[in-house]
Amino acid sequence: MYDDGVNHRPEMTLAERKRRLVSDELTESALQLLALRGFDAVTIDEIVATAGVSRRTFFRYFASKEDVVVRFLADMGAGMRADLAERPVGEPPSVALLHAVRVPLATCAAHSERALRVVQLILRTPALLGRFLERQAQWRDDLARELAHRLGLGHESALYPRLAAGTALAAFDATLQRWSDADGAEDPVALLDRAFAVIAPALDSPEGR
Amino acid sequence: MYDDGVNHRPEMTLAERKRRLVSDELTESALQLLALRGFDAVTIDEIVATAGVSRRTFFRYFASKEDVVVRFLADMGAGMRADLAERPVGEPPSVALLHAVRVPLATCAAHSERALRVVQLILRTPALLGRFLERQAQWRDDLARELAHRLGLGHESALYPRLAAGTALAAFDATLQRWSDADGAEDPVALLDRAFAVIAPALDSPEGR
DNA sequence: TACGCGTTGACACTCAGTGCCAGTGAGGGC
DNA sequence: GCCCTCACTGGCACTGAGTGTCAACGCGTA
Repeated sequence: MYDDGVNHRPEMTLAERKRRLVSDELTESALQLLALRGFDAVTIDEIVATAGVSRRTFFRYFASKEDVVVRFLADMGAGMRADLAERPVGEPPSVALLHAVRVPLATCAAHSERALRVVQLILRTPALLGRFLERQAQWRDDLARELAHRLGLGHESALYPRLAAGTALAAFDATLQRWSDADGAEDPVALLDRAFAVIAPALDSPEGR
Repeated sequence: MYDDGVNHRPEMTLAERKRRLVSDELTESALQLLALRGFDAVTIDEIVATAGVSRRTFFRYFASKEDVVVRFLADMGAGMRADLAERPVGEPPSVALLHAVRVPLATCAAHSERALRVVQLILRTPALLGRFLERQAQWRDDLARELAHRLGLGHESALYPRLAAGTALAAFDATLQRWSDADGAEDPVALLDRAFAVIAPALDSPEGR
Protein backbone atom coordinates (compact mmCIF):
# COMPACT_ATOMS: atom_id res chain seq x y z
CA MET A 1 0.00 0.00 0.00
CA TYR A 2 1.39 3.33 -1.04
CA ASP A 3 1.68 5.79 1.82
CA ASP A 4 3.15 8.96 0.39
CA GLY A 5 6.48 8.66 2.13
CA VAL A 6 5.58 11.09 4.87
CA ASN A 7 4.21 8.52 7.24
CA HIS A 8 7.21 7.73 9.45
CA ARG A 9 5.97 5.07 11.79
CA PRO A 10 8.30 5.14 14.77
CA GLU A 11 8.03 1.38 15.23
CA MET A 12 9.88 0.87 11.96
CA THR A 13 13.57 0.17 12.16
CA LEU A 14 15.96 2.44 10.32
CA ALA A 15 16.65 -0.18 7.67
CA GLU A 16 12.95 -0.62 7.02
CA ARG A 17 12.44 3.10 6.68
CA LYS A 18 15.35 3.32 4.25
CA ARG A 19 13.86 0.58 2.13
CA ARG A 20 10.53 2.32 2.14
CA LEU A 21 12.19 5.56 1.15
CA VAL A 22 13.89 4.04 -1.88
CA SER A 23 10.72 2.20 -2.88
CA ASP A 24 8.66 5.38 -2.67
CA GLU A 25 11.22 7.38 -4.60
CA LEU A 26 11.27 4.76 -7.35
CA THR A 27 7.48 4.60 -7.49
CA GLU A 28 7.20 8.36 -7.58
CA SER A 29 9.74 8.77 -10.37
CA ALA A 30 8.24 5.96 -12.40
CA LEU A 31 4.63 7.15 -12.16
CA GLN A 32 5.68 10.67 -12.99
CA LEU A 33 7.55 9.68 -16.14
CA LEU A 34 5.17 6.96 -17.30
CA ALA A 35 2.04 9.05 -16.90
CA LEU A 36 3.72 11.87 -18.77
CA ARG A 37 5.24 10.07 -21.73
CA GLY A 38 3.52 6.67 -21.86
CA PHE A 39 4.72 3.26 -20.80
CA ASP A 40 6.81 2.22 -23.80
CA ALA A 41 8.58 5.53 -24.25
CA VAL A 42 10.25 5.42 -20.84
CA THR A 43 13.22 3.18 -20.10
CA ILE A 44 14.23 1.87 -16.71
CA ASP A 45 17.50 3.76 -17.05
CA GLU A 46 15.54 7.00 -17.09
CA ILE A 47 13.49 6.00 -14.08
CA VAL A 48 16.50 5.11 -11.98
CA ALA A 49 18.37 8.21 -13.10
CA THR A 50 15.46 10.32 -11.85
CA ALA A 51 15.25 8.39 -8.61
CA GLY A 52 18.99 8.48 -8.10
CA VAL A 53 19.65 4.77 -7.67
CA SER A 54 21.21 2.12 -9.86
CA ARG A 55 19.37 -0.03 -12.38
CA ARG A 56 20.26 -3.09 -10.40
CA THR A 57 18.55 -1.68 -7.32
CA PHE A 58 15.35 -1.15 -9.26
CA PHE A 59 15.01 -4.86 -9.81
CA ARG A 60 15.60 -5.53 -6.14
CA TYR A 61 12.37 -3.66 -5.42
CA PHE A 62 10.26 -4.49 -8.45
CA ALA A 63 10.06 -7.65 -10.50
CA SER A 64 9.55 -5.83 -13.77
CA LYS A 65 8.86 -2.47 -15.31
CA GLU A 66 5.13 -3.20 -15.22
CA ASP A 67 5.38 -4.12 -11.57
CA VAL A 68 5.99 -0.56 -10.39
CA VAL A 69 2.66 0.55 -11.73
CA VAL A 70 0.65 -2.57 -11.09
CA ARG A 71 1.81 -3.06 -7.51
CA PHE A 72 0.11 0.13 -6.60
CA LEU A 73 -3.28 -1.31 -7.49
CA ALA A 74 -2.51 -4.95 -6.88
CA ASP A 75 -1.52 -4.49 -3.27
CA MET A 76 -4.99 -3.21 -2.62
CA GLY A 77 -6.46 -6.56 -3.46
CA ALA A 78 -4.00 -8.52 -1.36
CA GLY A 79 -6.24 -8.54 1.66
CA MET A 80 -9.45 -9.41 -0.16
CA ARG A 81 -9.46 -12.98 0.96
CA ALA A 82 -8.92 -11.97 4.58
CA ASP A 83 -11.75 -9.44 4.30
CA LEU A 84 -14.05 -12.10 2.93
CA ALA A 85 -13.04 -14.51 5.69
CA GLU A 86 -14.03 -11.96 8.32
CA ARG A 87 -17.61 -11.62 7.11
CA PRO A 88 -20.24 -13.38 9.25
CA VAL A 89 -20.93 -16.93 8.12
CA GLY A 90 -24.67 -16.49 7.70
CA GLU A 91 -24.25 -13.60 5.27
CA PRO A 92 -25.28 -14.32 1.66
CA PRO A 93 -22.38 -14.49 -0.82
CA SER A 94 -23.47 -11.33 -2.62
CA VAL A 95 -23.16 -9.23 0.55
CA ALA A 96 -19.93 -10.83 1.74
CA LEU A 97 -18.29 -10.46 -1.67
CA LEU A 98 -19.45 -6.89 -2.02
CA HIS A 99 -17.77 -5.94 1.23
CA ALA A 100 -14.57 -7.77 0.33
CA VAL A 101 -14.32 -6.08 -3.06
CA ARG A 102 -15.38 -2.73 -1.72
CA VAL A 103 -12.28 -2.25 0.41
CA PRO A 104 -9.71 -1.75 -2.36
CA LEU A 105 -12.13 0.43 -4.28
CA ALA A 106 -12.67 2.64 -1.26
CA THR A 107 -8.90 2.92 -0.96
CA CYS A 108 -8.80 4.07 -4.57
CA ALA A 109 -11.43 6.68 -3.90
CA ALA A 110 -9.53 7.89 -0.85
CA HIS A 111 -6.31 8.46 -2.84
CA SER A 112 -8.09 9.45 -6.00
CA GLU A 113 -5.59 12.07 -7.17
CA ARG A 114 -2.89 9.46 -7.56
CA ALA A 115 -4.96 6.29 -7.93
CA LEU A 116 -6.98 7.66 -10.82
CA ARG A 117 -3.88 8.43 -12.87
CA VAL A 118 -2.52 4.97 -12.20
CA VAL A 119 -5.78 3.26 -13.14
CA GLN A 120 -6.07 5.27 -16.33
CA LEU A 121 -2.49 4.43 -17.24
CA ILE A 122 -3.11 0.72 -16.65
CA LEU A 123 -6.40 0.59 -18.52
CA ARG A 124 -5.04 2.22 -21.64
CA THR A 125 -1.71 0.35 -21.75
CA PRO A 126 -2.18 -3.24 -22.95
CA ALA A 127 1.01 -4.52 -21.33
CA LEU A 128 0.02 -3.08 -17.97
CA LEU A 129 -3.53 -4.31 -18.26
CA GLY A 130 -2.23 -7.80 -18.91
CA ARG A 131 -0.06 -7.77 -15.82
CA PHE A 132 -2.86 -6.35 -13.75
CA LEU A 133 -5.30 -9.02 -14.88
CA GLU A 134 -2.66 -11.62 -14.17
CA ARG A 135 -2.58 -10.42 -10.58
CA GLN A 136 -6.32 -10.23 -10.45
CA ALA A 137 -6.51 -13.88 -11.44
CA GLN A 138 -4.78 -14.60 -8.15
CA TRP A 139 -7.38 -12.57 -6.26
CA ARG A 140 -10.02 -14.58 -8.03
CA ASP A 141 -8.47 -17.87 -7.00
CA ASP A 142 -8.11 -16.64 -3.42
CA LEU A 143 -11.71 -15.49 -3.28
CA ALA A 144 -12.91 -18.73 -4.83
CA ARG A 145 -11.03 -20.81 -2.26
CA GLU A 146 -12.35 -18.75 0.61
CA LEU A 147 -15.87 -18.91 -0.78
CA ALA A 148 -15.69 -22.68 -1.13
CA HIS A 149 -14.51 -22.85 2.46
CA ARG A 150 -17.33 -20.60 3.67
CA LEU A 151 -19.94 -22.70 1.93
CA GLY A 152 -18.47 -25.95 3.17
CA LEU A 153 -17.83 -27.15 -0.37
CA GLY A 154 -14.98 -29.53 -0.82
CA HIS A 155 -12.13 -27.28 -1.90
CA GLU A 156 -11.73 -29.12 -5.16
CA SER A 157 -12.47 -27.21 -8.34
CA ALA A 158 -16.23 -26.69 -8.06
CA LEU A 159 -17.78 -24.44 -10.64
CA TYR A 160 -19.73 -22.05 -8.43
CA PRO A 161 -16.96 -20.49 -6.30
CA ARG A 162 -14.83 -19.62 -9.31
CA LEU A 163 -17.86 -18.30 -11.12
CA ALA A 164 -19.00 -16.17 -8.20
CA ALA A 165 -15.53 -14.77 -7.60
CA GLY A 166 -15.12 -14.04 -11.30
CA THR A 167 -18.48 -12.31 -11.43
CA ALA A 168 -17.66 -10.14 -8.43
CA LEU A 169 -14.39 -9.12 -10.06
CA ALA A 170 -16.21 -8.40 -13.31
CA ALA A 171 -18.24 -5.91 -11.31
CA PHE A 172 -15.01 -4.53 -9.84
CA ASP A 173 -13.51 -4.11 -13.31
CA ALA A 174 -16.60 -2.54 -14.82
CA THR A 175 -16.64 -0.08 -11.96
CA LEU A 176 -12.96 0.74 -12.35
CA GLN A 177 -13.41 1.25 -16.06
CA ARG A 178 -16.31 3.60 -15.64
CA TRP A 179 -14.57 5.51 -12.88
CA SER A 180 -11.60 5.91 -15.20
CA ASP A 181 -13.71 6.93 -18.19
CA ALA A 182 -15.50 9.56 -16.11
CA ASP A 183 -12.14 10.96 -14.92
CA GLY A 184 -13.12 10.27 -11.32
CA ALA A 185 -16.30 12.28 -11.50
CA GLU A 186 -18.38 9.40 -10.15
CA ASP A 187 -18.14 7.73 -6.77
CA PRO A 188 -16.64 4.29 -7.36
CA VAL A 189 -18.22 2.77 -4.26
CA ALA A 190 -21.67 3.89 -5.38
CA LEU A 191 -21.00 2.44 -8.84
CA LEU A 192 -19.93 -0.82 -7.28
CA ASP A 193 -23.12 -0.98 -5.25
CA ARG A 194 -25.14 -0.54 -8.42
CA ALA A 195 -23.17 -3.25 -10.17
CA PHE A 196 -23.74 -5.63 -7.28
CA ALA A 197 -27.45 -4.90 -7.35
CA VAL A 198 -27.38 -6.42 -10.83
CA ILE A 199 -25.24 -9.46 -10.12
CA ALA A 200 -26.55 -10.28 -6.63
CA PRO A 201 -29.23 -12.70 -7.83
CA ALA A 202 -26.55 -14.70 -9.64
CA LEU A 203 -24.25 -14.79 -6.61
CA ASP A 204 -27.05 -15.97 -4.33
CA SER A 205 -28.56 -18.30 -6.91
CA PRO A 206 -29.70 -21.69 -5.60
CA GLU A 207 -28.32 -23.15 -8.84
CA GLY A 208 -24.88 -22.71 -7.31
CA ARG A 209 -25.77 -25.57 -4.92
CA MET B 1 -7.82 -20.52 -36.42
CA TYR B 2 -5.46 -23.46 -36.50
CA ASP B 3 -6.17 -25.92 -39.27
CA ASP B 4 -3.55 -28.62 -38.98
CA GLY B 5 -1.72 -27.72 -42.14
CA VAL B 6 -3.39 -30.43 -44.19
CA ASN B 7 -6.27 -28.32 -45.37
CA HIS B 8 -5.04 -26.91 -48.67
CA ARG B 9 -7.81 -24.76 -49.93
CA PRO B 10 -7.36 -24.51 -53.68
CA GLU B 11 -8.62 -20.92 -53.76
CA MET B 12 -5.57 -19.80 -51.82
CA THR B 13 -2.73 -18.33 -53.80
CA LEU B 14 0.67 -19.96 -53.58
CA ALA B 15 2.07 -17.13 -51.49
CA GLU B 16 -0.79 -17.45 -49.02
CA ARG B 17 -0.29 -21.17 -48.75
CA LYS B 18 3.41 -20.67 -48.13
CA ARG B 19 2.69 -18.22 -45.36
CA ARG B 20 0.24 -20.62 -43.81
CA LEU B 21 2.78 -23.40 -44.01
CA VAL B 22 5.44 -21.42 -42.18
CA SER B 23 2.95 -20.24 -39.58
CA ASP B 24 1.75 -23.77 -38.93
CA GLU B 25 5.29 -25.10 -38.73
CA LEU B 26 6.22 -22.43 -36.18
CA THR B 27 3.08 -23.03 -34.13
CA GLU B 28 3.65 -26.77 -34.17
CA SER B 29 7.29 -26.50 -33.11
CA ALA B 30 6.51 -23.97 -30.41
CA LEU B 31 3.62 -25.87 -28.85
CA GLN B 32 5.62 -29.07 -28.90
CA LEU B 33 8.60 -27.56 -27.10
CA LEU B 34 6.68 -25.34 -24.71
CA ALA B 35 4.28 -28.04 -23.57
CA LEU B 36 7.19 -30.36 -23.01
CA ARG B 37 9.63 -28.15 -21.14
CA GLY B 38 7.61 -25.18 -19.93
CA PHE B 39 7.36 -21.63 -21.23
CA ASP B 40 10.44 -20.05 -19.69
CA ALA B 41 12.81 -22.91 -20.42
CA VAL B 42 12.41 -22.62 -24.18
CA THR B 43 14.05 -19.85 -26.21
CA ILE B 44 12.89 -18.54 -29.54
CA ASP B 45 16.18 -19.68 -31.05
CA GLU B 46 15.24 -23.26 -30.21
CA ILE B 47 11.78 -22.86 -31.68
CA VAL B 48 13.03 -21.44 -34.97
CA ALA B 49 15.78 -24.06 -35.17
CA THR B 50 13.14 -26.77 -34.88
CA ALA B 51 10.90 -25.08 -37.42
CA GLY B 52 13.78 -24.41 -39.77
CA VAL B 53 13.36 -20.69 -40.22
CA SER B 54 15.25 -17.64 -39.01
CA ARG B 55 14.59 -15.80 -35.76
CA ARG B 56 13.61 -12.71 -37.69
CA THR B 57 10.94 -14.62 -39.53
CA PHE B 58 9.38 -15.73 -36.27
CA PHE B 59 8.65 -12.13 -35.37
CA ARG B 60 7.12 -11.52 -38.78
CA TYR B 61 4.44 -14.05 -37.88
CA PHE B 62 4.05 -13.54 -34.14
CA ALA B 63 4.32 -10.39 -32.09
CA SER B 64 5.93 -12.12 -29.14
CA LYS B 65 6.83 -15.47 -27.69
CA GLU B 66 3.53 -15.51 -25.79
CA ASP B 67 1.67 -14.75 -28.98
CA VAL B 68 2.29 -18.16 -30.55
CA VAL B 69 0.43 -19.87 -27.75
CA VAL B 70 -2.21 -17.27 -27.05
CA ARG B 71 -3.19 -16.74 -30.70
CA PHE B 72 -4.43 -20.28 -30.80
CA LEU B 73 -7.08 -19.52 -28.19
CA ALA B 74 -7.50 -15.84 -28.88
CA ASP B 75 -8.44 -16.30 -32.52
CA MET B 76 -11.41 -18.32 -31.36
CA GLY B 77 -12.86 -15.28 -29.67
CA ALA B 78 -12.31 -12.99 -32.62
CA GLY B 79 -15.75 -13.60 -34.05
CA MET B 80 -17.65 -13.30 -30.79
CA ARG B 81 -18.97 -9.88 -31.56
CA ALA B 82 -20.18 -10.97 -34.96
CA ASP B 83 -21.87 -14.00 -33.42
CA LEU B 84 -23.62 -11.80 -30.91
CA ALA B 85 -24.71 -9.40 -33.63
CA GLU B 86 -26.36 -12.25 -35.52
CA ARG B 87 -28.64 -13.25 -32.65
CA PRO B 88 -32.28 -12.21 -33.03
CA VAL B 89 -33.00 -8.83 -31.51
CA GLY B 90 -35.80 -10.00 -29.23
CA GLU B 91 -33.59 -12.58 -27.53
CA PRO B 92 -32.76 -11.86 -23.89
CA PRO B 93 -29.10 -10.96 -23.25
CA SER B 94 -28.42 -14.18 -21.35
CA VAL B 95 -29.37 -16.33 -24.32
CA ALA B 96 -27.63 -14.18 -26.91
CA LEU B 97 -24.42 -13.99 -24.87
CA LEU B 98 -24.49 -17.72 -24.18
CA HIS B 99 -24.58 -18.48 -27.88
CA ALA B 100 -21.83 -16.00 -28.67
CA VAL B 101 -19.52 -17.39 -26.00
CA ARG B 102 -20.42 -20.97 -26.78
CA VAL B 103 -18.84 -20.91 -30.24
CA PRO B 104 -15.17 -20.70 -29.23
CA LEU B 105 -15.75 -23.23 -26.47
CA ALA B 106 -17.30 -25.67 -28.89
CA THR B 107 -14.26 -25.19 -31.11
CA CYS B 108 -12.09 -26.08 -28.14
CA ALA B 109 -14.09 -29.21 -27.52
CA ALA B 110 -13.83 -30.16 -31.17
CA HIS B 111 -10.02 -29.94 -31.18
CA SER B 112 -9.66 -31.11 -27.62
CA GLU B 113 -6.43 -33.08 -28.06
CA ARG B 114 -4.53 -29.96 -28.97
CA ALA B 115 -6.68 -27.27 -27.39
CA LEU B 116 -6.59 -28.87 -23.96
CA ARG B 117 -2.81 -28.87 -23.87
CA VAL B 118 -2.73 -25.24 -24.93
CA VAL B 119 -5.30 -24.20 -22.35
CA GLN B 120 -3.50 -26.02 -19.58
CA LEU B 121 -0.22 -24.41 -20.61
CA ILE B 122 -1.79 -20.96 -20.56
CA LEU B 123 -3.60 -21.40 -17.26
CA ARG B 124 -0.53 -22.53 -15.39
CA THR B 125 1.92 -20.03 -16.91
CA PRO B 126 1.42 -16.54 -15.43
CA ALA B 127 2.98 -14.72 -18.38
CA LEU B 128 0.71 -16.54 -20.83
CA LEU B 129 -2.34 -16.04 -18.67
CA GLY B 130 -1.63 -12.32 -18.58
CA ARG B 131 -1.42 -12.08 -22.34
CA PHE B 132 -4.53 -14.16 -22.77
CA LEU B 133 -6.53 -12.00 -20.38
CA GLU B 134 -5.23 -8.94 -22.20
CA ARG B 135 -6.77 -10.30 -25.38
CA GLN B 136 -9.90 -11.28 -23.56
CA ALA B 137 -10.30 -7.69 -22.41
CA GLN B 138 -10.72 -6.81 -26.08
CA TRP B 139 -13.41 -9.45 -26.47
CA ARG B 140 -15.12 -7.92 -23.47
CA ASP B 141 -15.04 -4.44 -24.95
CA ASP B 142 -16.33 -5.76 -28.27
CA LEU B 143 -19.15 -7.66 -26.60
CA ALA B 144 -20.03 -4.65 -24.48
CA ARG B 145 -20.21 -2.37 -27.51
CA GLU B 146 -22.37 -4.82 -29.42
CA LEU B 147 -24.61 -5.31 -26.40
CA ALA B 148 -25.04 -1.57 -25.97
CA HIS B 149 -25.95 -1.36 -29.64
CA ARG B 150 -28.47 -4.22 -29.33
CA LEU B 151 -30.15 -2.60 -26.38
CA GLY B 152 -30.25 0.79 -27.99
CA LEU B 153 -28.14 2.31 -25.25
CA GLY B 154 -26.02 5.24 -26.21
CA HIS B 155 -22.63 3.65 -26.88
CA GLU B 156 -20.97 5.73 -24.23
CA SER B 157 -19.57 3.93 -21.20
CA ALA B 158 -22.72 2.64 -19.54
CA LEU B 159 -22.23 0.25 -16.67
CA TYR B 160 -24.52 -2.60 -17.68
CA PRO B 161 -23.00 -3.68 -21.03
CA ARG B 162 -19.49 -3.90 -19.59
CA LEU B 163 -20.80 -5.73 -16.57
CA ALA B 164 -22.82 -8.21 -18.60
CA ALA B 165 -19.94 -8.90 -20.99
CA GLY B 166 -17.55 -9.31 -18.07
CA THR B 167 -19.92 -11.68 -16.32
CA ALA B 168 -20.35 -13.81 -19.44
CA LEU B 169 -16.57 -14.04 -19.80
CA ALA B 170 -16.26 -14.92 -16.12
CA ALA B 171 -18.49 -17.89 -16.93
CA PHE B 172 -16.28 -18.66 -19.92
CA ASP B 173 -13.15 -18.56 -17.76
CA ALA B 174 -14.63 -20.65 -14.96
CA THR B 175 -15.63 -23.23 -17.53
CA LEU B 176 -12.22 -23.25 -19.15
CA GLN B 177 -10.55 -23.62 -15.78
CA ARG B 178 -12.71 -26.55 -14.77
CA TRP B 179 -12.30 -28.21 -18.14
CA SER B 180 -8.55 -27.85 -17.72
CA ASP B 181 -8.55 -29.12 -14.14
CA ALA B 182 -10.57 -32.16 -15.14
CA ASP B 183 -8.12 -32.90 -17.99
CA GLY B 184 -10.91 -32.63 -20.50
CA ALA B 185 -13.06 -35.27 -18.83
CA GLU B 186 -16.08 -32.95 -18.75
CA ASP B 187 -17.96 -31.46 -21.66
CA PRO B 188 -17.10 -27.75 -21.73
CA VAL B 189 -20.31 -26.77 -23.47
CA ALA B 190 -22.39 -28.50 -20.80
CA LEU B 191 -20.34 -26.75 -18.10
CA LEU B 192 -20.91 -23.43 -19.80
CA ASP B 193 -24.65 -24.04 -19.88
CA ARG B 194 -24.61 -24.73 -16.14
CA ALA B 195 -22.62 -21.56 -15.51
CA PHE B 196 -25.07 -19.52 -17.56
CA ALA B 197 -27.98 -21.00 -15.62
CA VAL B 198 -26.42 -19.30 -12.58
CA ILE B 199 -25.64 -15.92 -14.12
CA ALA B 200 -28.68 -15.61 -16.38
CA PRO B 201 -30.79 -13.71 -13.82
CA ALA B 202 -28.03 -11.12 -13.55
CA LEU B 203 -27.71 -10.73 -17.33
CA ASP B 204 -31.45 -10.28 -17.75
CA SER B 205 -31.84 -8.16 -14.63
CA PRO B 206 -34.17 -5.19 -14.97
CA GLU B 207 -31.66 -3.27 -12.81
CA GLY B 208 -29.50 -3.04 -15.91
CA ARG B 209 -32.04 -0.62 -17.35
C1' DT C 1 13.96 -11.15 -70.55
C1' DA C 2 13.15 -7.57 -67.32
C1' DC C 3 10.49 -5.48 -63.72
C1' DG C 4 7.78 -5.19 -59.37
C1' DC C 5 6.47 -7.26 -55.21
C1' DG C 6 6.48 -10.01 -51.18
C1' DT C 7 9.22 -13.04 -48.27
C1' DT C 8 13.44 -14.27 -46.21
C1' DG C 9 17.99 -14.36 -43.60
C1' DA C 10 21.73 -11.90 -41.65
C1' DC C 11 23.47 -8.35 -38.91
C1' DA C 12 23.46 -4.80 -35.57
C1' DC C 13 21.16 -2.59 -32.06
C1' DT C 14 18.18 -1.36 -27.80
C1' DC C 15 16.30 -2.73 -23.71
C1' DA C 16 14.50 -5.92 -19.98
C1' DG C 17 15.98 -8.89 -16.60
C1' DT C 18 19.58 -11.89 -13.90
C1' DG C 19 23.91 -13.61 -11.63
C1' DC C 20 27.91 -12.39 -9.40
C1' DC C 21 31.06 -9.91 -6.63
C1' DA C 22 33.19 -6.35 -4.18
C1' DG C 23 32.38 -2.15 -1.37
C1' DT C 24 29.94 0.20 2.35
C1' DG C 25 27.59 1.40 6.46
C1' DA C 26 24.71 0.39 10.51
C1' DG C 27 24.21 -2.37 14.63
C1' DG C 28 25.71 -5.69 18.07
C1' DG C 29 29.06 -8.25 21.00
C1' DC C 30 33.65 -8.00 23.06
C1' DG D 1 37.23 1.70 21.22
C1' DC D 2 37.40 -2.73 17.76
C1' DC D 3 35.68 -6.39 15.00
C1' DC D 4 32.20 -9.11 13.02
C1' DT D 5 27.90 -9.80 10.75
C1' DC D 6 24.45 -8.62 7.73
C1' DA D 7 21.64 -6.08 4.67
C1' DC D 8 21.87 -3.00 0.94
C1' DT D 9 24.12 -1.11 -2.94
C1' DG D 10 26.52 -0.30 -7.52
C1' DG D 11 29.04 -2.06 -11.32
C1' DC D 12 29.75 -5.45 -14.69
C1' DA D 13 28.90 -9.05 -17.77
C1' DC D 14 25.62 -11.90 -19.80
C1' DT D 15 21.24 -13.96 -21.82
C1' DG D 16 17.17 -13.32 -24.28
C1' DA D 17 13.26 -10.62 -26.37
C1' DG D 18 12.09 -7.61 -29.88
C1' DT D 19 13.14 -4.10 -33.89
C1' DG D 20 15.24 -1.61 -38.03
C1' DT D 21 17.67 -2.18 -42.10
C1' DC D 22 19.34 -4.14 -46.20
C1' DA D 23 20.64 -7.30 -49.70
C1' DA D 24 19.16 -11.56 -51.88
C1' DC D 25 15.82 -14.72 -53.67
C1' DG D 26 11.51 -16.39 -56.03
C1' DC D 27 7.20 -15.78 -58.17
C1' DG D 28 3.90 -13.53 -61.32
C1' DT D 29 3.44 -10.38 -65.04
C1' DA D 30 4.42 -7.13 -69.02
